[in-house]
Amino acid sequence: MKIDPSNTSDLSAQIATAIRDAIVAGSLPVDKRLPSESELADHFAVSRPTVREALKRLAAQALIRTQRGATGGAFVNRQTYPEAHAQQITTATLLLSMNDISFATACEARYALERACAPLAAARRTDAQLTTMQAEIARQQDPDLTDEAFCASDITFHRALVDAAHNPVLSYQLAGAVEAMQPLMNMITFPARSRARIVTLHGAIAAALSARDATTCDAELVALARYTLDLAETVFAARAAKAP
Amino acid sequence: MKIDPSNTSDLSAQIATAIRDAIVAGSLPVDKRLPSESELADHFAVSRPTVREALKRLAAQALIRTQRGATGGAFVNRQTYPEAHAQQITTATLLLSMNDISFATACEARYALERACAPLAAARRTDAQLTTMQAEIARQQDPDLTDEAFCASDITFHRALVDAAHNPVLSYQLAGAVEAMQPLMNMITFPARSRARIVTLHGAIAAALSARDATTCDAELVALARYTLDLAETVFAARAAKAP
DNA sequence: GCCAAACCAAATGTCAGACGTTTAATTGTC
DNA sequence: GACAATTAAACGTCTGACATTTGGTTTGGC
Repeated sequence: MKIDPSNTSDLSAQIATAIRDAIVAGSLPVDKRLPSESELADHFAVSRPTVREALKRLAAQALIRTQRGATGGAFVNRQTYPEAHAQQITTATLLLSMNDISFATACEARYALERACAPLAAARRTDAQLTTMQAEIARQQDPDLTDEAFCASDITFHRALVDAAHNPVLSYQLAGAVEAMQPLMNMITFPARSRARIVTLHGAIAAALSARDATTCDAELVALARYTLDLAETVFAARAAKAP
Repeated sequence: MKIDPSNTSDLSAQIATAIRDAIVAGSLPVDKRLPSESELADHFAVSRPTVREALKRLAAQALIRTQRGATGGAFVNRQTYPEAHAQQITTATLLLSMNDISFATACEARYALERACAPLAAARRTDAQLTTMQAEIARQQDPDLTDEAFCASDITFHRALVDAAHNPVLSYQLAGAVEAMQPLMNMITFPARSRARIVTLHGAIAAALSARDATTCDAELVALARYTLDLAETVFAARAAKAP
C-alpha cells in the first residue's frame, strides 16, 4: 500500500485510492481495523488532516466506517444491500436528471428490467408480497391521493413485484431503475381516467402473479409499459402546445 | 441549506448531506460554483478542515469536482455514464464478494437482465456491434487463452450484446450485473470441451442477432444460462470432493 | 497605443499542534 | 468479587500558518 511521490496532485485522493484498492483486492478483510489516523499519517508521510480527508472519501462510499473511543478506528465495512441501494438510487437519479434522458428511454429500460423479473416473481412470490401489492392497489383508488403519493404508491407496488423474484442481486440492480424514475414520473399528472386504467393493469398483474401465470403477467406488463408511454406522450404534447 | 446543531455527531457528514440534498433537489445546477471553503465554513459555523472533509465526501461520489487557482473552487459535477459505471461496478463487485452471493443467484440475475435486453438488441444492433461480438468469438477459440482472458472476452461479448439495445440506461444498469460477475466467473476453470460449447452458443446468439431473431436469441441465452449453471455446479462439486 | 513580463490575489492543498469527546480497559476500593 | 473512578487511545474539531496553483492586473518597454 504505497503512494507515488512523483504524482503532484491530491495526496488525499492517492491515499484513498491506495486503501480502496487494498479493500477491493481483498487484502483488507471485512471488519478489519485499519491503522489509526496517526499511524497512517506516518506510513504515508503526510499529515493527519490529509489522511482524514482520504478516510472521509472512503466513508462516503461506505467502504469503511469509523468508531470513536478507545477501541475505535476505521473498519472495513461490509457492503450491505440497503447502503448499496441508497447509493445507486442517488447516482441513477442524478444520472437521469442531469443528462436529458427522455422519458421514453427510461421507461423502456425500466419495464424491460421488470419483465425480466416477472417469470421469477410468478414462480416465487409469497402471500405477503401479494398482500403488499393489493394494499397499494387499494391506496391507488383513493381519488384524494396527490400525484406524488400516487407515484410513490406505484413505486412501492413495483418494488414488491421485483422483490417477489427473491433474488437479492436483481432487487439491488432494479432498485435504481425503478426508483430513479420517480422524479420523472412525478412530472406527469394522472387524471382520474388514467389512474383507473393503471389500477386495472396493476390488478391484472397481481392476479397473474397470484395464479403464478408468468405469460399473462408479462403481457400485462407490456400493456402497462405501452400505456405509460402513451400517457406521457399525451401529457408532454399537451404541455408543449400550451406553452410553446 | 442548514445543519442541525443539536445533532451531536459528525459535522462533516451533516454538511455533506446538506450540500448533496441541494444538488439532488436541483437548487445547485450543473457547473455551478459552490462558495469557497472559507465562506462555507462561515456559513455553517465550522472550521475549514471540517468543510473540506465534507467536500471530499462529495468528491468521492463524483458529485463535485474541485479546481485550484484563482478562479478555482468546488463545482457541481455532471453525472457522466463512465463515472457512474465505474462506481457501480466497484459497489456491485464488493457486494457480491462480501456477501456470499451464490454463483447461482448472481448467474440467474445476470441472464435474466440480459434476456431483457435481447429483444431490443435484436431490433437495433448495428453491424459494428456484430463485428465486435464475432471478434470476441474468434478470440475465444484460441486454445492458448488463459481462463482469465477467456472470461474477459466473455464479458466483452456480453457487453456488446447489452450495448446493442441502444438504451444508455439499460447499459448502465447492466454493466454492474455483468462486470461484477467477472471475479465469480474467474473462479471457474474452463476445460476445452466447455469452451467449445460456450463458443457455439455465442455463435448462435450472434447469428440470431444478425438475423434480428429475438425468439431464437432468447432461447440461446436460456441455453447458455443453463449450461453456465451446470458447469459451475460440476466444477464446485469436483472441488468440494477433492478438498473436503 | 500595444504587447509582454512581472506581480498580485484568491482559492485550494498541506502541515503542525492543540484541545475536546467518546469509549473501553484498567485500577482501586469496599 | 463487584462496582466505581481513573486512564489511555482514538476520533472529531479548531486555529493558524504556509505552499501551490492559476487567472487577472498592473507595469514596463517598444
